[in-house]
Amino acid sequence: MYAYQRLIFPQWQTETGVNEIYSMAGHLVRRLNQISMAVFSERMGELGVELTPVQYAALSSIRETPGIDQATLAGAIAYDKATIGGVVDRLAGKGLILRGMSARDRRARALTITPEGEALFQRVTPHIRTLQNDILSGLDDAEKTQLLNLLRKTTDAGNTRSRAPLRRHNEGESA
Amino acid sequence: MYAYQRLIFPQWQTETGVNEIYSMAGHLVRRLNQISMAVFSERMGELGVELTPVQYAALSSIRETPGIDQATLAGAIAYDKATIGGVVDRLAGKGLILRGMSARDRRARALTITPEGEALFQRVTPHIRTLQNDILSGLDDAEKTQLLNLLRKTTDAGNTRSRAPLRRHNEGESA
DNA sequence: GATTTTTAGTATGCATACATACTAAGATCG
DNA sequence: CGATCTTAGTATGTATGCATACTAAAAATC
Repeated sequence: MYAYQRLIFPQWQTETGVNEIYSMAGHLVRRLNQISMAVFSERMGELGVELTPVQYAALSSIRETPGIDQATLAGAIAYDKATIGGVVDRLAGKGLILRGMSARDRRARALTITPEGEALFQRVTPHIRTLQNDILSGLDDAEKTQLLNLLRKTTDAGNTRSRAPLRRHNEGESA
Repeated sequence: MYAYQRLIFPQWQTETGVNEIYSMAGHLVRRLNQISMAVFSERMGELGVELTPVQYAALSSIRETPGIDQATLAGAIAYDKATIGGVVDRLAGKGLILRGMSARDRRARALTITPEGEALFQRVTPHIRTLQNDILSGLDDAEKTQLLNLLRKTTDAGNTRSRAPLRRHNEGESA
């Protein structure tokens, strides 16, 4: 049945489906991201926590670098600064972070984590860690490692291609 | 300072950065999806075409299955039906598809591609194909194949975990 | 065949995600 | 030091992406 189609339109037949898009990198990456978001959201729901992936990433970065400004934060977790504005808004609205004023730059906001934010971070982080494994279901440990290595390699190489490249500001700064 | 952290929390130090999130599956997948979207958008921009990844996927699916309804379309490309409503709106607004009435079901819309849609599809498809390769930069051909196989395997396994699972309705239907 | 359940599509609301444009302020340069 | 350039943050607009709720119609059940 598929063999017949393969004779006529080879591009329509892949291992995973009929339409060519099913075998495209873009489609597969989007699907895995979709699964990743669903697993994250589901696990947070089970914990009774309202926290999105970006919000966790931002919280983690603010916690790591107290007083960080929004632009640096955006670069640190590879998001658009316009997007980060809203994320920071919601984190502050939940009382997880504070938006202070920067001493050096009157334009900039100095972000710090609150005790509530720290407590939530401590509480959810173990679950975030174990959840990473569930994202890559159907693979054995060796395959997971392999996939993670390939993802790291290609995201590193393609970093500047994205509209919001990752900027590791503290690289080489600290002693 | 970070060297000190490395001694205590080795998981904080990865090849790509200091923060633990940089090595997490969720983060890496999101980054690659971000790169994928940027490459797609940039290529379409060069062609002077206003078309998003979802819109292309929908167009491709409607073209493949003329008369498809929105719910089946949503399942066929793994999107939420609410999202697809808007996507179909915009495709129809651009004159790329038609939203007819279903003969069998008065609730359902029968979607068909227009000559303009077909022409656009024919024009962009070769570029969409070559663009897939650019998404996975920094990898050699063997690594790209390996990554695609792992992505296929894990998205297959995790399919039902996502909120909008892929449903291949025409599996076994065609001759 | 009437009731119940499911389903197709839409509406609404929230949260990314990013382009563009704008203001205010810091940085640079002549 | 004044003009220019750049940058931090915000505002606005578009497009996902999905939850929830709703209407209308089809399907299933009794």
